[in-house]
Amino acid sequence: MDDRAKRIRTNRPGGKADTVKVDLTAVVVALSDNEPCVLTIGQTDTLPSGPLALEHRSLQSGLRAWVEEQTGHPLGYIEQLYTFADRDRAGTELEQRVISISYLALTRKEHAAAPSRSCWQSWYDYFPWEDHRAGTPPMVSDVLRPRLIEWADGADDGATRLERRRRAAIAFGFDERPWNEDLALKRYELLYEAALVEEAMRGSVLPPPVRGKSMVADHRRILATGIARLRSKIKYRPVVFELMPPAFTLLQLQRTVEALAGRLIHKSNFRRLIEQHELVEETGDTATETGGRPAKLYRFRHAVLEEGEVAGAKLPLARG
Amino acid sequence: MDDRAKRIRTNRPGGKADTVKVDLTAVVVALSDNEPCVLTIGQTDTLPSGPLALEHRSLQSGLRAWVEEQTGHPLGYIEQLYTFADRDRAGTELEQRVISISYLALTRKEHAAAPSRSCWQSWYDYFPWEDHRAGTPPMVSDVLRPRLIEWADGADDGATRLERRRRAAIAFGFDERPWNEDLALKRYELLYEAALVEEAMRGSVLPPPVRGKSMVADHRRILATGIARLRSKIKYRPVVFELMPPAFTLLQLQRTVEALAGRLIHKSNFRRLIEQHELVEETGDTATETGGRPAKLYRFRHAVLEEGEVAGAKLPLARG
DNA sequence: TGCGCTTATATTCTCATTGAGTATAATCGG
DNA sequence: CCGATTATACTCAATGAGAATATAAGCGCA
Repeated sequence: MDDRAKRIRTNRPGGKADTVKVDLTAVVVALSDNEPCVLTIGQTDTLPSGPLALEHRSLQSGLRAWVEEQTGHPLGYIEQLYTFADRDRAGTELEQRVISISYLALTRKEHAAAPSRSCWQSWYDYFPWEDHRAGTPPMVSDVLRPRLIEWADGADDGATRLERRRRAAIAFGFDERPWNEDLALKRYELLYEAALVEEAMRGSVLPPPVRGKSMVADHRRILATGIARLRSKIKYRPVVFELMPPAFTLLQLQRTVEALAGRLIHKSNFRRLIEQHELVEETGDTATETGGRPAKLYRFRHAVLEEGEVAGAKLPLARG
Repeated sequence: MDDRAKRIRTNRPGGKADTVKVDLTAVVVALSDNEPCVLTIGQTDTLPSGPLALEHRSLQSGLRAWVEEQTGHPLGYIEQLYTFADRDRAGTELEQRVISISYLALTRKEHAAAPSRSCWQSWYDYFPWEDHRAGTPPMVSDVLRPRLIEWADGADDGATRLERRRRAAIAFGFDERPWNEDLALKRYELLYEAALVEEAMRGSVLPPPVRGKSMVADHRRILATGIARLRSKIKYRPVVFELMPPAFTLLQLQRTVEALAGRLIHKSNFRRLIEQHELVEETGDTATETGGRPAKLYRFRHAVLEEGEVAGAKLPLARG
């Protein structure tokens, strides 16, 4: 049966089995002082990445090897993000197709031995419109909204104009709509489509119309994919703990989630939820850091990882 | 900046940029008479698939081309599933690595013009333990449980034995644990690890210990990935409607979701939820099919797709 | 016609979860 | 010992989920 099927799948006209190069790209996330950071190579706004080679046993091991070689940082938790294969990806080289398999990795900065050529960058440097912890950033209504409306009104027919306005309103929470932090990727893609980010106007002499650092090739899009994935995942799986030190206070945990989500959380409800699901257990020690009453230290209960898909561990993200 | 980064990413020792072949594989799902079906090629237990070729503009278009050529079935909604690159995937051919990019597609059987070489197979033929609509299938406690316990007890040290037992109990809902339909992939991987499915014992002369048709290469694993993705996705995004005819009754809709989830739904709660979220609107007609009071016909409100990520559209799947 | 069968639709009643606000406890620096 | 600061505990209303029951509208057939 195996053989018959193989024949069927390969002996077909038009099936020139062209070869491609595979690029492995990593979005490595860690927290630094309540800022969500991504690992880049030096100051180049480039994510760690490299070609898949024969010596790599698997995609994951290839990725780990590249990240470790380029940044000196060993990886723990990783998860596949997406496989991109835009033909116009690397610009002009059309003779050889390159597909890019991206991964999300969660670690802690301390795990890095030497700073070496690596560099931690707050991801809000690349997406300043994504941080709503201190309220909606002024640029959303001052810059993005008018530019997006301008873009929408530039459409040929009225249906498209309405459609564009609606998409922008949903993605960015215009017109009394709620802000949805999970839509980070859609927002970036919308700005790209509206040619408001630098990547969409490569080759142009005009300055990028919207503030926010750009990245090499499609790396900012990959980063946006990672952010969106992480933001939605922390709501139903206890992955935040990959970013936490062995012992932490509940407030530290809350600040971490807030940093990732880019919005504030209701304190008591957050604590109630964490305790309800028995995600943590007390270490017995207390933290005496800042002024005020000392906080109990907790550690993650690794057992919960084996207790199934932690149903309904929804994090109570506060509303507007 | 683009150029500098490109140099950094490619001029590195050990970076032999080996080329690979890319295989595109589709899990095409449709409903037939309240059975969730997957599109296969003839009777070969093979998913539609083919190599990515230069003439394909993108991964998606390549996939569409292959599926249409092999089955005559045009695709509507598709979504990327996962990229596999097991070195031992295709068996023995180690000189050329093959990675497999898989997609999930949702359609309706009627869309196919001619039956041609395609064939719709109930996915429960491949995963008989996944259908809990008529209660937990006997094979779960009669076959799977003893075999998995046997496998667990075959481990060297006690810790691994406990760990295996726990994993099995979580995945299959042993020991009073609830059944979680979303874990379809974990269940298959567990059975594979325990060498209880045919794919895990290729080359052996022994018969497969667990009932359920196998598929070519790793296609059953890809199918399991698709099932798991679809089962979890119907809970927060209105993708079911891709599988529905233009007009349908609420009961038909419920039966469809039940078929996908492999478990029953509480009727009134289901209707309440659908109406609450305004996912559908009445067509004005009624269905006079079976005996009993005629049911109102509804159509999907496509507007909701543009109303953001349909927050909390959780489907009320009934408990034990 | 009307009775029973079947399916559709509406209503009600808990109980758990969620969002939000308020109160009390413990430490520190003066 | 006071007030600033942070931690932890408790309360309350609104909402949503699960489950059960009631009523409506067709059909077939005596």
